[in-house]
Amino acid sequence: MSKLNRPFYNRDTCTVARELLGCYLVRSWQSSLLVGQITETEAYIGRMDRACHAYQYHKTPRNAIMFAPPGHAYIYFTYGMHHCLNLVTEPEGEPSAVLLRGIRPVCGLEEMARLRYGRSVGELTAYQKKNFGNGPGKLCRALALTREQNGLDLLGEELYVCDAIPELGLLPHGPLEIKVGPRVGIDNSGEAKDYPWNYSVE
DNA sequence: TTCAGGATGTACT
DNA sequence: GTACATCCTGAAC
Repeated sequence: MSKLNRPFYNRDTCTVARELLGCYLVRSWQSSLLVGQITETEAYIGRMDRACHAYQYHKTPRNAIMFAPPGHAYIYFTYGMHHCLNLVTEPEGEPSAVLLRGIRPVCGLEEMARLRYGRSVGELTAYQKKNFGNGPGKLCRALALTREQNGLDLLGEELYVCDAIPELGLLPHGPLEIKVGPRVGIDNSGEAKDYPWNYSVE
């Protein structure tokens, strides 16, 4: 398998956000492998982005991990019940990250259905299957990600991203038709709400 | 198929 | 005390 390496993350955040689309997010959980294909991402860049938790290099205990070297996981808790997963990008000291907003489940379906709804795949309604991983909170739930996993190194074994996993029959994706748009859910951030830093594929 | 409203904890002012 | 990078349910269309 070809795990994405440190130099991949050590680049412009928007570039990383685009290139993550179609890649495979892998979570090692209780001796199972949970895999989802990334379908939607957003870029957050601290030095210039009011919507970013680390706007203008503002550092707090919560967002400290965004200042770490690229290739780490920034997971935070929001709205009283949900977690969001970000991948830290750009050189150490530049607080920026890519928010993962959507995945398509690929492996470990049964485990993910349990984590998400407490049911087996066969018991899910069509509506539940359709909305399995199309949101940042949902994807964290399906992959059993909480603040406990905040700060994980994406070059480790517990959580990482691959562009292909031949062992599982997952090949590199071909050219993608990438849709670009404004980011979701950040209406109170002045001009930053209009930045077209949301990327998605079908 | 879309929509409004409620649930809920943490970080930060 | 307030704001928040959200999700689910149930009711109406």
